[in-house]
Amino acid sequence: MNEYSFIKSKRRFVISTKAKTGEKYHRILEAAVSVFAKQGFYQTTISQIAREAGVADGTIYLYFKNKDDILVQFFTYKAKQVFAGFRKEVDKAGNAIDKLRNLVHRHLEEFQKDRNMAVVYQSLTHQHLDIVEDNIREMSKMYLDIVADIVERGQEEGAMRRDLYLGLVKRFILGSVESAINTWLYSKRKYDLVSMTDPLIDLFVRGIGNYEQQ
Amino acid sequence: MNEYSFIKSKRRFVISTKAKTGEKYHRILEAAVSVFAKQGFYQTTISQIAREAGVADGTIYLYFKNKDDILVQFFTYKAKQVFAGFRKEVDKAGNAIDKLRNLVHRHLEEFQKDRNMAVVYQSLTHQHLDIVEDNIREMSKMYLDIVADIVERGQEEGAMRRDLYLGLVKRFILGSVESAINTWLYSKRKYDLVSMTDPLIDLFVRGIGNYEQQ
Amino acid sequence: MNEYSFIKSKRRFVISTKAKTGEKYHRILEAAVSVFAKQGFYQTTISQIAREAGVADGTIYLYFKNKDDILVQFFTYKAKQVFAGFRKEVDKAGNAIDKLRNLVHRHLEEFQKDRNMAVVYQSLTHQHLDIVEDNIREMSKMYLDIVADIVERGQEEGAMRRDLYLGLVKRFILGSVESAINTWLYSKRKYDLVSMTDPLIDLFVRGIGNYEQQ
Amino acid sequence: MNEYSFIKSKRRFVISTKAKTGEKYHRILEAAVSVFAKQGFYQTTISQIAREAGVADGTIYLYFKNKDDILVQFFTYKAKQVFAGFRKEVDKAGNAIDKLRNLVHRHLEEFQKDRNMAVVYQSLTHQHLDIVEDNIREMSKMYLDIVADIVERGQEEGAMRRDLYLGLVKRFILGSVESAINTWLYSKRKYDLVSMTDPLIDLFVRGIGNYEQQ
DNA sequence: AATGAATGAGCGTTCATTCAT
DNA sequence: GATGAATGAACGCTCATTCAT
Repeated sequence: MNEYSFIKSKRRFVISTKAKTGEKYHRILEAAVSVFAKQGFYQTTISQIAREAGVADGTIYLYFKNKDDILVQFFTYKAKQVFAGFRKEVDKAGNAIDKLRNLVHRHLEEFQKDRNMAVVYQSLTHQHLDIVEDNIREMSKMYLDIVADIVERGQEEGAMRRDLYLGLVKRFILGSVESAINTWLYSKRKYDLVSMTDPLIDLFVRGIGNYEQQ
Repeated sequence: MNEYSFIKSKRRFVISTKAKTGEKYHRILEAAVSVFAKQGFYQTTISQIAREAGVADGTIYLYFKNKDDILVQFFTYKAKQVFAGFRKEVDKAGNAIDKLRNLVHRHLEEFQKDRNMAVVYQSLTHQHLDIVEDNIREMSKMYLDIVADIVERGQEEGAMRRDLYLGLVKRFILGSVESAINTWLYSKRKYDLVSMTDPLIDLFVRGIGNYEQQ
Repeated sequence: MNEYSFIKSKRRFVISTKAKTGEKYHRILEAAVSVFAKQGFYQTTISQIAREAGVADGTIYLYFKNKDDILVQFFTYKAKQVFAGFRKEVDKAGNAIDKLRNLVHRHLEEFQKDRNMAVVYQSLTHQHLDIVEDNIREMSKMYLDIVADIVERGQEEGAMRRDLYLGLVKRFILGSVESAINTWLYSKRKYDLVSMTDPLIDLFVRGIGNYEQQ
Repeated sequence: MNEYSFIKSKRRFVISTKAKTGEKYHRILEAAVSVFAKQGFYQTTISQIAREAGVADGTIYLYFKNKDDILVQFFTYKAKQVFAGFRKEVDKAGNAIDKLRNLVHRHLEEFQKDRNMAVVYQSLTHQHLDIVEDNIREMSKMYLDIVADIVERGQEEGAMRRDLYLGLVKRFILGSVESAINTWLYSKRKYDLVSMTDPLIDLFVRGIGNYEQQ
């Protein structure tokens, strides 16, 4: 359902799809993400978001049910869209290793492209707020499923070991990529995050053990 | 310095080492961590902590400067102590791979032993709160330095590849372990986290690539 | 500068001149002064002021930075304005004695007109609160300077003794007037305070000694 | 009645005369006055008084019913005793003018001798707290009665004008002396307050008018 | 008598949310 | 739709007072 309706004490609000595609809706959402990135969700006030968006406090409630809803919308309309692009990117490659490389590459690329989104996403996925738990779980599952598909295919191709605990491997890969993103987000010198793709893939595939020389 | 003193407008508090070793200090700290784990720092009220600890609201201020200080103490006295034990565990092993195994083993063991601590630690290390940023940075560095030492030693031993980007490897290992911990923390079925040690080490060392069979 | 701005942790307030001339600003200020007069500054709660003003507690913070600021505004915008009128009144008279009479007359008149202001002013000028010390010092100096000018002129006119310790005389006159005001404020029967003008001037000028009859 | 008893929830306290003459009672009272002088009654905490007195917080409640009672005791036992000495001093002089001089001299002397007492007395007599209103009224009356007696005697002696409004004259004299005291209390340079006696008497008796030269 | 840890009522202040304009 | 002044519930924190030791 692309419609979002609810009852409040006296009125019936219907925040329509049309509203969501409006210019102000996006301005407020971007403003919110920008302030959340700087200060965190709970330290951010509606007034700050309004000021950053250049609208009045009350205007925000024409586009969002409440403060929590801004976060929900962030995951529902912004982050989810980014994650939806991952599957397509993976499909472009012909073998498992390349698919994994494409996934990681796109992941790093998108997060580098929108730093505010990256900060908020990384921060909130570790806070386990009831508000957005479902959204995050869904997106996380989407990602892990992609990885699982890739690894299974890699095993069929003979490019990946068959004695892997798939549940662990999925998290291992996601955790490593997120760790690389976090390092980049909070490092002083702003290097190119996307260039981490190959070194990461190399670690995933070959590990740190020295087998070649034996 | 093992003493923690500060000025309040009208009073000079010295929350002594003695107070910190007192029964109530620990009772409040455990209660706080327990509630933080359930609700997060900002959604937790002093009253909730007091109720959980079985003391009056005001009593908390006999042991902690303010709400923020509870978090600071958590990192300064509780989490840091856990991390301090890691180095000792690493020293017990004779070679790099075993050292890495000991580190991961102890890490998983400690976090499994104290679930509340684990939740709060994992949550807060990703929130970048000014309050505890220094503490977290210090503990993180402590951990990453241990890993770096292990990897360098592993390279000298010939057990680990020499063509590794050390900065990335450190984060890669920490990120993977933390990812495994998070998975465990929020999975429905409570399996044994410590048993993840060997599979993780195996992934680190051998990677997911299928080289042996070629 | 007629603007009053300050920083709050998250917001920048500018309580503008416009806000100060607004109806609610004055309503709250009057309510506050009224409650301060009855109970004193420290025994007065924000809730009491809000109730007296017929607004919500939070509304007060739209017009005043904090509780202290209400007091500061009282001195800066209310009391100071009263004192500023004194100089004009003094200028209307042609000789020193009449100037003194005009000063005392206006003083008693203003304080009789606004009893709450009088109580708060008389009470706070003797408490030496850091918050308003500067304001009070300034107003007091304004008053004492007027008296000093009058006395010096009186000496030139030959109407006042030349062997006077000016520093003492200024305080002597101010102290006497304030004493008369206090007596009136707390006497059971409400007589006309302004009618005390001539008896006071008579005491200042002729003293209590019986020289004429000698 | 020199006994002071009351009921509290569970116990009957009797703070006896003996306790009042004890060393600790005075130490606490002096400490309290010292802190009140620096910070004012409402900004002073029991802890501060206890620390200044070198006793535990709870000890204060062995000698005083509550915080308010410290103020009551200050007026009942300390200030009143000072004022009681005034009458004796006045009696030593043979004529009205000298009696007035003795009164003012002793007043300035006592207040100069104990600056903390002076600050607290001057501050609290203008605050009209319910707690001590009766005490202050009584002391004030004692003082004003002395002045009234002196002036009446002066009129009989022919040394003072007969056309005086006695009620005003009393306040005029008290107000002037208190004004001189306040000036001294808050002036930067610490001159000799007692030396103000003769100039003050001169102002009272002869006024500021220039009659001699006419 | 003396202590000081513990209490909890009470206050100042913030800020998400509403609604008259 | 847009505004922003107004609201009041909720929170962190203080401190006078108690009471077990």
